[in-house]
Amino acid sequence: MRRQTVTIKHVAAEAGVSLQTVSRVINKEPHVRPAVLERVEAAVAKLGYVPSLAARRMGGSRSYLILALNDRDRTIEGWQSDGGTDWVDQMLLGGMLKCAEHGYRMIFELVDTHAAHVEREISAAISSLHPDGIILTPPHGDNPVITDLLTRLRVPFARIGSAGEGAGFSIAMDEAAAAAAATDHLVQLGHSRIGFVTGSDEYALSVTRLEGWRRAMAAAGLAAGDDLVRHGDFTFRSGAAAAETLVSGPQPVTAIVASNDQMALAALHVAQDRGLAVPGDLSIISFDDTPITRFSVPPLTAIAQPIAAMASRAAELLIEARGQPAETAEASVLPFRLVARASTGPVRADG
Amino acid sequence: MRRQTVTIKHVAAEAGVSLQTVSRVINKEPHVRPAVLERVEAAVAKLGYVPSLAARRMGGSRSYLILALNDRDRTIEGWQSDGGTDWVDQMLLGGMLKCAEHGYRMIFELVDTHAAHVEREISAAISSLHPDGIILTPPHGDNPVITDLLTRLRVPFARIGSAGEGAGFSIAMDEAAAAAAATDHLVQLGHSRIGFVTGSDEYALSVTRLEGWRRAMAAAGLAAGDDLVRHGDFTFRSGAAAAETLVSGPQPVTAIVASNDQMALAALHVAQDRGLAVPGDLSIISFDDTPITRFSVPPLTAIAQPIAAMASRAAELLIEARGQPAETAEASVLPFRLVARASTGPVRADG
DNA sequence: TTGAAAGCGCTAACAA
DNA sequence: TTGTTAGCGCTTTCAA
Repeated sequence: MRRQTVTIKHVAAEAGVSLQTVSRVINKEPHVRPAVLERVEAAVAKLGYVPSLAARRMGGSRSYLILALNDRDRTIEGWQSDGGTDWVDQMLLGGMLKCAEHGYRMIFELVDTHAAHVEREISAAISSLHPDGIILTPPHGDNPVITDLLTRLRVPFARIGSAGEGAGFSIAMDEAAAAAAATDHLVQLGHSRIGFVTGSDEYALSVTRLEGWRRAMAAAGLAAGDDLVRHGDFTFRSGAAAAETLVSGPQPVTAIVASNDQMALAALHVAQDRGLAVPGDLSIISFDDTPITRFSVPPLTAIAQPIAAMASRAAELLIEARGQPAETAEASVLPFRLVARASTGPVRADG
Repeated sequence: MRRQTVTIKHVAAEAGVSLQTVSRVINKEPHVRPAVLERVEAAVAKLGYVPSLAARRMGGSRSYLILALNDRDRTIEGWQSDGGTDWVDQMLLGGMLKCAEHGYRMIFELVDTHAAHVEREISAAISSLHPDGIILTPPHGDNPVITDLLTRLRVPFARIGSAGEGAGFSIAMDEAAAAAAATDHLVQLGHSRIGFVTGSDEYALSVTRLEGWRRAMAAAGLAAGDDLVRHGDFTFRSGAAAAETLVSGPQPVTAIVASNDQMALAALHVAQDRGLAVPGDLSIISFDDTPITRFSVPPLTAIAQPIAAMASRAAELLIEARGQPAETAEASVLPFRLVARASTGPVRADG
């Protein structure tokens, strides 16, 4: 025997107080006598009252909704590919659970960044949902069209994986340090000719990672010329092309730092095709640490991004912002991990 | 300080008509003169008007929200495990995109099925969101506590992977046929002692798959005694235990049908530990076809579930239902695929 | 074919 | 510390 819908009115009647008092109680506002608070809470429990999100949004200023914006093409491609990604899963793990803790919901939304109508798409989502905050995933946080729009609309937002100053909360790992750590890992293993495959230029972190590699090479007193750098775009194909040229020629590299797992996997294939042993002849280390790193042969050593932690932090900051863009956009830097697996090893004595 | 928003009022003023007329236009209702319709649409386009979901829910009966209910523990475990799942991703792929097509949103929600408060958790989500429909994922569709609750609350729901008659739309693949196909695949390869590892009893499909195996064995004129059946619960550990006993003893099996990938992977490990070649000494076939099947060594032959298609169909049916539980709960049966990889092969001559 | 009025369930601003 | 009064932006009667 279930009621049709229990509203704040029913609770007020049951507790013998006004609507406003009930509202205060469910919003944990001060200025409610303990005795009254108790009565209202009892009524809420008895009737199984849960406030309607839609009504709260209508009356007040908050919607209790956080919007997570992801790149449509890339996400769908990931879902349809055989490889499996866990970017989305980790986002949900971190973001959804944090939202749930605070009575918020996270709505996952795909937007087509490349189309001329990014602004329209995002504006529409905002008009429709009136989210209290927006989580921007790479490379959206680096897209001024988007960040400017959100600033103008005064919707608080968090940029995941975007370290720039700018508006909105910046939540990222230290990409340069991570690339340096990856490079250093190889240096420690005795490598001196360490190639680097960049990610797409669209991502600011692509440049930052390259800088990290340069820094580590310099610190180790190694040459870091352009002959060791290849431009990739995160795709398998670009990784393969990059690896091809790095391992051929008069001065082949003995190790490669790839800016993501797909490109590292491509390097692995190239090595196999050429009869190069991994890590015997070629060490490979990558960024992201998606599931494929664990199942490739050999498993890939990789830099793991704290995606869940970043999403969680983003949600937290946005919820704290209570719908108002923060004046002081703080930057959170979360720790990365270097997961050593079997694709990296000591350089050959005859290297 | 409220955020500037274009409302139906502005559109009405711009087009010189009443609110109702605008409402009719955006809801594609009849009885609007073409000329007026055009004027309103022009105003909508000019002002960039997008109706507010919250307001639509408040005024009318629909919320434009579809709730996807997933098992909390299992989902979080999948996210946290190293393996990577793609159940959630495929759900989003199918469900979200279909919802988006119709101006709906899909909200992904985790519920703790095992706790005594399932009813409270689900009732709360419904009270809060007033979804127009709910997608139940396994094993929720087989849980009478949940299906009865939703029936009582008159919220339309779709059961994914649940074939029973009952209330709500049933959307599933033919589990028995799939298990039979998997078994048959092995029979064709010359196997006669084919073991079967079941899934958790909590899932109705566990029983159905077992029946499919029995059917195929019988059809092939093979013995299908209980000595060939082991009870698993979808975990790696249970799969390992099951495989252990199937490959040992006086009459070891030459092939195993495992009810999910994790258990198949466990069987693979058991084979390796015992020095059994796969598929030379032991063929393994599994259900689900998550990413791990593609990266294990050898890659696993598996039955792929049409998860995205099922989620898409579920969303479609619920949207069509327009918030009213359908009288005739139709059942959709979607096709599965057998993906042949390297873990199954001909039985040894001396087998 | 159109429009006017009455809410939906809640919160913000103000009174008491 | 509590209650009262307006709306929020839409859809749903119902009337014209």
